[in-house]
Amino acid sequence: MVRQKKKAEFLTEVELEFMTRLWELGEGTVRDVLANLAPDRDLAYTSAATIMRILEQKGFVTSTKQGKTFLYRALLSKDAYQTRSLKDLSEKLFDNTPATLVARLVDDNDLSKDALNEISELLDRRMKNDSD
Amino acid sequence: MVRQKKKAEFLTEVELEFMTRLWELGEGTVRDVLANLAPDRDLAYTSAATIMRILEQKGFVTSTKQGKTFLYRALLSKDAYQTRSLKDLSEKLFDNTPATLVARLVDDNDLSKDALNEISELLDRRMKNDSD
DNA sequence: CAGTACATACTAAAACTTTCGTTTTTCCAA
DNA sequence: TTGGAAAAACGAAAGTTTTAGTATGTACTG
Repeated sequence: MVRQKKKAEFLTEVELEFMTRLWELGEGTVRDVLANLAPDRDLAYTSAATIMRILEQKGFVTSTKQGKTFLYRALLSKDAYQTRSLKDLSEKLFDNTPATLVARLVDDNDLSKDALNEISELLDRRMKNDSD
Repeated sequence: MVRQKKKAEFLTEVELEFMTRLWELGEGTVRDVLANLAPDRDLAYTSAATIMRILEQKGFVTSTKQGKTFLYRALLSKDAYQTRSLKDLSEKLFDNTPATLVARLVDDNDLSKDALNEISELLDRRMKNDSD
């Protein structure tokens, strides 16, 4: 029986870095993921392998043996993790009021007009669907 | 000369918990902050004092001696930290596309119609101002 | 003036994160 | 079949976070 180390909810900094690559790749070996890190990211192979092992222990990814190497696949989707992270941020820092969150996003971040339009249209679509 | 321990960008879990209380209070002593934590949060006074000291070392708060105790005040505003956190999340998890972030927020989180309206109106106002 | 109550300073320990070296396993080719 | 290369497993080391105990200082009270 493989022991699940913890019930970690969130990815650490480095774990997110690795998961991001895996989400891009769909699936990949340690070497695949390592190769797709930022060019100036100089990490030993064993370090990368350790991170992947931890990700698996924590239940974020799964692996299947492919010849002599393991092929990793994300168990947690990027969408789901985005949702989870947003919910957490909203709770912890925005008193659970998403409007404030959007306000802060729109106010400060020098968003392009296009981005604003995109968001606006998205909201319109959503509100229309809700009333169906 | 007070040594600034690091240039920490972000608050740890516990630090955020404490900063949230301080933002609510405006200012307060260690005991004030401790008293305003969640009721089931049973933390020793010395632990709370340590957290406050660390927050000051990291430059998130400042203190002034008030009689025999220190009165703490936030140096980093909640608004500013909200902005900072959102920008970070947007970069790290949403490929710097805020529209995706809002989409995820609106899609999953079972937002009330009121919340959606509020966000929508906020956007309209913002877009109108931008074109002035 | 001594003692108590409360505040801060110092220290440390346990848990977790990040990195990587060493050892063990595995597969393929000569 | 066996030797070597590549991968996985193990775990150590260094740094951070979280928690709290102990030591020390200080002001008020009797």
